[in-house]
This record gives sequence, C-alpha cells and structure tokens, in this order.
Amino acid sequence: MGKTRSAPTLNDVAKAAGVSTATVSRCLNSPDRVIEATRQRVMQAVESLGYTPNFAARVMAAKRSFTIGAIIPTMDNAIFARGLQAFQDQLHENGYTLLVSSSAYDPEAEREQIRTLVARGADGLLLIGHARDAEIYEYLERHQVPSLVAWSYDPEAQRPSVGFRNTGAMCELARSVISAGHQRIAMISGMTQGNDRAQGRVQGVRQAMAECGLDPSALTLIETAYEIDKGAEAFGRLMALTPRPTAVMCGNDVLAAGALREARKLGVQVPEQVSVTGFDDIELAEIVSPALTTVHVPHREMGRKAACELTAMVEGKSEGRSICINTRVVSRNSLAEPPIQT
Amino acid sequence: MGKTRSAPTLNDVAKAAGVSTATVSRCLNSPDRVIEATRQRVMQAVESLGYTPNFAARVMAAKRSFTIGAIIPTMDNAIFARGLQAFQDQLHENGYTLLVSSSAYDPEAEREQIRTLVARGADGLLLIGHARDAEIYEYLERHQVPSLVAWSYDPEAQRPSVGFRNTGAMCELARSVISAGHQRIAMISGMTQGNDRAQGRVQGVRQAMAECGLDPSALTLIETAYEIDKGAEAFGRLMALTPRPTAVMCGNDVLAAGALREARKLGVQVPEQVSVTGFDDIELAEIVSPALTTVHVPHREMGRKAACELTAMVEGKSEGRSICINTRVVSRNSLAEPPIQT
DNA sequence: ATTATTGATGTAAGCGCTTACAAATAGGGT
DNA sequence: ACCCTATTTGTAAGCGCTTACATCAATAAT
Repeated sequence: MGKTRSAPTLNDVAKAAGVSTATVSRCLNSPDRVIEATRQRVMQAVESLGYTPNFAARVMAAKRSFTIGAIIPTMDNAIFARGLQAFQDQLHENGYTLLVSSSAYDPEAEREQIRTLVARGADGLLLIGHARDAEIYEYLERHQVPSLVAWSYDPEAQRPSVGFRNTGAMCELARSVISAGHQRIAMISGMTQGNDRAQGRVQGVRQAMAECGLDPSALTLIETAYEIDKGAEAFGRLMALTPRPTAVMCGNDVLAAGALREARKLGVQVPEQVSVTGFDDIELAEIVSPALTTVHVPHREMGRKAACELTAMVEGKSEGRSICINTRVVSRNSLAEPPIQT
Repeated sequence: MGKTRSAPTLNDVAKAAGVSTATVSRCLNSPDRVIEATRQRVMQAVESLGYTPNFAARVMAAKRSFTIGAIIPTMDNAIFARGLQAFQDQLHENGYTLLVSSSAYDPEAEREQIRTLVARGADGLLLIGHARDAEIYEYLERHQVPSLVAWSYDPEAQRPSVGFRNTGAMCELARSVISAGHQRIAMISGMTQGNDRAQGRVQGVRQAMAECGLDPSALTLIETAYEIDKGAEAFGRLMALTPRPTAVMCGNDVLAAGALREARKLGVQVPEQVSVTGFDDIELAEIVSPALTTVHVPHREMGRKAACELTAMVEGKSEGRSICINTRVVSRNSLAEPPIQT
C-alpha cells in the first residue's frame, strides 16, 4: 500500500497465493479442475491484488478471444442500433464480447475493418449484406474466422445469412401502395452500389408494379445516401416534377423522415397530397407526423438469432445455416389514397 | 498455392523476404529505419502472403495498443452518436482506433467495461460524466491508463474533462421559457442518480426559477429513463395534473420527442396549450413537429477536442486539461407563450 | 592508410498467459 | 502391503511480436 506498483500479473498472484501460474490460470478458466481450498486462496490473492488478466496475452496463448466482431455500415442513425443491441445481449449471454466498427458504406473501409478485427483475434465476424469481394471471404477462410451475413436473407447466396427478404418485403409494401390507388410512384433509395439490401428494395417496388400491371420502368428513382438531409433534398426534387408522383416510397425510415420534414417545409400535405412510406420501423417511424407506414423488421429477433448462429459456428457446432426473418407491413397515417386526379 | 495454409506470421514474411523478423517489424512500424530496397522486398512478401500482423502479439510486445476505449451509457439513441463519431474520426486522424462499449447507465456494468477495456490494452479511456467511484480512478492510475471525462464540464472536479456546463445551459433555456411567460413549469428529467449531467440540468431549471422570482421547489419533477416511451408516459402523467403545467422542459430531446408523441395522442396542442423543450439538438429535434426549442450542443467539436486532448495525455504531452464547450439555445416552434389563464 | 562515425540489419530476450506433459499425492481394490 | 487409477499441482514450452544491443559494412574524417 502506498508504493506505486504497476499492474499485477499472473505471476504476482501465483506468488501471493503460493502456487504456480498454471494453477492460477486454472482457477480463472476452469475452476473445477482445482481443489476448493486452493481456489479460495488464489481468488483471495486475485482480489487483494486487484488483478485483471491481460487480454492480449490470453488471446495469444489460447488462440481464442471469445470476441465477435461486427462491421456495420454506419452508427450515425438508429437503423442498426436495435438489432446490434440484441446481438450483443445474446452474445454476452453466450459468453462472448462484441467489437463493433463502422465502414461508412465504404467497401475499402470495410475490408480494412475486417483485417483489423481479425488481427485483434475476433473468433467470428458479423457482416451486413452479401455484396462483397470474394477475396475477403478467402482471407477470412485462411484465418479460419467464420463469418455470418445479417440484415439480408438470400437462399441463392453461398454464405450463411440471418436476415429478411428485402425484395419481398418491399414488394409487399408496394402492393399496398398500389392497391391504395397510386400509379405515379417515386422511390428515394439508398445507394444501390454494392448494397444488396438497397438493390433488393428497389427491385421489390418494380416487381410489385409489374405484378399490378404498371410499367416498372416508369418508376422515378432517386438514389442518395441514407441521411435525413438527403431524403429531404430528394423529396424536394420529386415535388418539383410535373406531374408529381402521388406516392414516395423511401428506402428506409430515415429517408422517409427527411421527406416528411421537407414536405412540411414545402407545405405539401402528407398523406392528403402525397403518400410517403419507409422501411425498418425504427422508433422514428412512430414519432414523425404523420406516423410512417413502413415495413416492420423484427430487429431484436434477427440480432439474437444471428448471435446464436454465429457462436455455434465459432464453436464448430454449425456449418453456418441461413435463417429467414419474417417482416410485415405496418400501416400508419403516411399512406392514403392519392388525391383526386385533376 | 492450393495448400490450406494457416495465417502467415512475421517469421514467414521474414523468410520469404530473406531478412530477419526485426527488419520486417521495422518495415512495418518505422519504415525510415530500413533501406528502400529491403523495404520493397519485404513489402512484396507481405503483400503476396497476405500478411496481417497479430494485434495481441504486437500489444504485448510493444506495451502500446494505439487503441482508445470509450464507455458510453447507451447506444440505443442518437445522443452520443454524433459526438462519438467525431471523436472516432479525430482519433483515426491521430493514428488511434476506438473501442466502444455501453454501460446501460449501470455503474457496475461501467466498472466491468472499464476493466475489460484496460485488459484489452486501451492506451486511454473516454468516460461520460464525472460521477464515479474513486476506486475506479485508482484502478486506472495503477494501470497507468489516462482517462478523460466528456459530455460534462466541471471546473470543480479534479479530473480533466471536455464538455459543457449542463447547469448553465439548462438555466439559460429555462430563462427563455420563463420570459415567454411560463410560471407553472414541469420537468421530465433523466435519472439523476449517479448522473451529474441530469443533476446539472435539473439544477439549471431551479436556478433560473430562483433568479426570476419563482419558487424552485414548485418545480414538478419526474425522473425517468432516457427513452421515448418513458418521455411519453411522463408527459401523460403531467397532463393529468390540475392545474396543468404550461411548459414541460425535458432532460433531452429523446424525452421531448416522447412528450410530443403523447401530446399528439392526447390531442394536446403544442405549443398552443403546452410548451415543450428538449436538450442536445440531435437530428430528432428538427424532425418532430413542432420542431423542438432546445439547447444546441456542438457534439462534433466536443468529440474532436476530446480526442485531441486524450491522445495528448496518452502520449504524455498533456497532464489533462479541461475544456469548456459552449452551448446555445435554439428557438423553434415547440416553445411559445402560455395560453391565457382561465 | 587508419580510425571514428553513421546506418542497416541480425540476435535474442522477453511481454503475460495457456496447456501438454510430468510429477506427486491420495484412495481403492486385491 | 502392493499396484493401479484418478486427481491435483507444477514445469516449461511456446503464442507472434518489439526492441535493446551486437554486429557489420560503408562512408567520412584524420
């Protein structure tokens, strides 16, 4: 006490308890392989020295980190927050820690983050969406790090994934829009480049149009980043069109919130003059006014299931199955019949 | 080629390039200490083997991780998102990586996370708010990990901090509320237990009331978690009061958004019947309707400055200074004069 | 020509931990 | 009493990297 000591090591604990480092290690990692009395003595030493194991050393020696990495496109909005939280909670329950980093929707940055996470000893990786260089998967294979794709379900893809059918979900929503009577439909999509979810959603709208006898190529499409301001700006451009679309379907709730904000600014009544829809059903969807008609994604369920599947893969209990999460359309006030034709 | 190899190590690279491991290490870490020709040869080997340094080994040998840890109360809403993003960007610019984890506003969980981050070799830690056991600071000192407090500025506190005056900022906002004519003021605060920011904001309101000749103890106060639903619920309770408060000041924008949602549901007109204010000025504040009168916190500036100060501390260039970030009241439509007294 | 100086590279000692293996101890069956 | 097995603990070899120090060659200074 009083003396400036630096952090205690396993060795210090071993000495204090009068045992070998191996025994201390066992006390910490497999307590049942050590006799009760010894363990008590060791734990007491641990306690009184305020010992915390050095993670780097542990990873290095055990070649196992009980850490899962996740690379998400952005932390800037709530799109991934809820699902990730559930993912983390479940991971924690399974005895793992989560390391998150974001790629800003940049493939190069994502590659970088993947390398970083692998170098940090992640036992497994959660990736968002399928679109990705094959080289990356080879890299992961070489390092023997299992990976799981989330936020997208695609039975065609060879990689295991836990997610939902973006195309199908959006198609269903588009059908409601069309059956409300809309014919001039516009879409504000996220950037589809390298983003299979955004692509799927656009395709979903087109598919519904085709099914319902509308010309899919007549869809007015604006691609922009998933930001509120961008959604607002895109909506402004759509409203300047003649004739105006009567329904604006947005790639997600964030874009839709931006659209709503701009509508208010422009004095455009939603849904009386224009209907707006979102995707994801994050909290935002219920807060904005009018509340958003959108696609509800059970993020928590997805997060939990992804966590279970990925840990199973890490522990060699699964080869990597794909799980499809069901979405459903949620009807709120932002969608109504189109105004009477003039 | 073809053979299943496991991940290459420094040694493999050294052999491939025909040099010693030391030289490879130098190529990677201080390229100027190695002659051009050698470096080229080494880099080529690195490239062709697809070598990624093992982080754990590096940390262990160098006793330096170029990693900064941050423990934030929650990732569930956008309160910390923007500031943290700026923090990370600046950190990256300074050559550091950020590790984030969240404590769910639970001191015990925070302690746990701090230990984890330290064990993982974080060179420095960003903590939110001052309220914290002294024991934790001792632990950090023993492990020689510098820490910086953010989101709160308190010249009284002994710990360095980069943040804003919660009390002062809220006081200023409360003054606008009072000078708009409000006398029956209620507040929906976050849990003040162990949260100096929440405490400061409550105190700010009280202080303004006292200054303006109102009785501070007449403040109707509801404490609740920082969640939209909780804000809505609290607002509902306030509206059931007789007489009703004419202004509801919320501890942050999230609570205010909940209040607004409930107001709409109850058919209470904002601001005609009741005024509502927020705190933080996150994106949400501009999206809800009516848009929130709130306190603008320059989160990005705070994040950047915190990153610079903390890296300076880590590198021994600073003893840890405190920096005060200036906030300002933003007037939007959710605050107006109270209705004519009945 | 000789020595000092500088710069590039190699050698090898750890960093703190896990774990295969060896050793020691304690019962249990005969 | 003896041998065998099971249990607990110790010994020591790494894990992949950095870095102090040693070595060696090349250039500059005398």
